[in-house]
Amino acid sequence: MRVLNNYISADCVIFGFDFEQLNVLLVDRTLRNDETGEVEFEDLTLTGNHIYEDETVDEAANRILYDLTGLQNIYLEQFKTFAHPDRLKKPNDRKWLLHDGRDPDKRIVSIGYFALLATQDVTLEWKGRNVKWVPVHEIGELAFDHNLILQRALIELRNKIKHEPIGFELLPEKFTLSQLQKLYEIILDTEFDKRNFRKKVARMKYLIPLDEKQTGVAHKPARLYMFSREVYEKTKKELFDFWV
Amino acid sequence: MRVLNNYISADCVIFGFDFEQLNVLLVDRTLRNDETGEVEFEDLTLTGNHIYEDETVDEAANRILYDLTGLQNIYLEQFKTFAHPDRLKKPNDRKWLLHDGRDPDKRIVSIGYFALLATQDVTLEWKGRNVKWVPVHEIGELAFDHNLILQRALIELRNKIKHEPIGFELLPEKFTLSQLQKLYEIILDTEFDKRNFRKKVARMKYLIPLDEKQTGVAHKPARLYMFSREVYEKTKKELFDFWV
DNA sequence: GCAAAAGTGTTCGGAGTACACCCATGT
DNA sequence: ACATGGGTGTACTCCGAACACTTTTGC
Repeated sequence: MRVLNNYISADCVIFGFDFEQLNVLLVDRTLRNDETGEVEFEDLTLTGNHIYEDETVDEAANRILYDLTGLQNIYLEQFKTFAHPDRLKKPNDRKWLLHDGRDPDKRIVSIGYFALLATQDVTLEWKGRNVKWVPVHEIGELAFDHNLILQRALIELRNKIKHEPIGFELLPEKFTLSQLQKLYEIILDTEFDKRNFRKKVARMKYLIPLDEKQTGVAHKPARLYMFSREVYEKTKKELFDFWV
Repeated sequence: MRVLNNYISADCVIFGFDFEQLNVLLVDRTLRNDETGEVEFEDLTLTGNHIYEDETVDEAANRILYDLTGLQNIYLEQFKTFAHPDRLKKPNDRKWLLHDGRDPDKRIVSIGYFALLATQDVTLEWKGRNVKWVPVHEIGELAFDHNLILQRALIELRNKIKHEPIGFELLPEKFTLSQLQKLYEIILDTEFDKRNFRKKVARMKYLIPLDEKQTGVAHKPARLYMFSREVYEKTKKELFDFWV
């Protein structure tokens, strides 16, 4: 029997790249007065949820992701746990917890995950609450300690993407080299020279050129590429790095 | 008022380098029968402890470290949280928890930290329980899920030490280049050419040569060096990496 | 034909790699 | 004097950085 464990939760920072910006999936949090129905406040949160008693935290994080996006086998990584005694103590957070039937004085441990996907792989639809993509640079004050969680997730993403081939998780299966370059430029907040970038990725054997081109673009269509994890695992020694 | 929070704990993988081996500080766990006093079993655990209600997890991890080593301001990093429902379910673990007055069916979230220090900076002495350094390659089966925690800590350490200047935390304040080289060789399980290694570190401005030499060694005494975090922060752009 | 992004090569300096011998100290 | 680890230089290759023009498509 599945019973909620009410002192652990998993929070997911879901990153999505749309070839223009790095976005985060945020959920609307609106507190309405029970009697009058008036909106007391409205803001945004990361996606998170409780964990069932017989469930691992990884399973819970995947469940959250699946509920929101309908996708499975998404790249998901635990990056840090948040358990500061005051993390849910802002006035609005206390109100929200009380309204939700939870004790706002009880410490809740939140295990932080980040997920990577291409925004176009997702069709947003969710029962009841609004969900939307927000570019990371346009995110204001979030509920709970979610600004802190997001900030740490970004640091982890930036560190990891320099040394491990996780950038591909933010692109569709087939992508162009310019899209790949833009992805790294946006996440690492830098610019690369196109020729040097291409010379560099040409050395990565696990980046497979396809006999296929872009269609429907008003310029010379670009060749499409795929990432081969299989080849990557075999040639790992040839290091992966995107230093700035 | 400090009250124990009985469902969160912090576990510390305390790494210590002695110029020969990478060691981990382990604590003896002996369960004695309450009536006969007979030893029911004896094994080893990582160092861990509960968290007080008004304490952050970082504070708890530092407290654990201080209790064991008497040292403060030690490098300490949260690296992963362990919360698998079955993580404390081995027969000996259940016995131990019961004997300790805890409910072995309750899930305990353990937040994993690793600490880095030079073994010679520590004098081991602890009230009641035996504590000892064990080389990582000689560690057998540990209590709870501590082999898993150790394994993950090692992976994190190996990854991080390639890109960030944390190796110095495992050495005394003043060290020789050969000691530094040996440290990286042992942790990354590789070998470096002495001349090439020295050329590489010569480029790192934050590695300060001192006008001071080793004494009491039966060979040409080596020059001592210090790591300057101040210089490092200023010259961060010049990258730090120890790829294998 | 024009706008828009794709695609391509060369030069230079600096870093990685491979490799062997003399030096300063304690015993 | 000898054992022990400290300390140094050169040649070659490969990578990173800087830099400008032609090509292919849709409209």
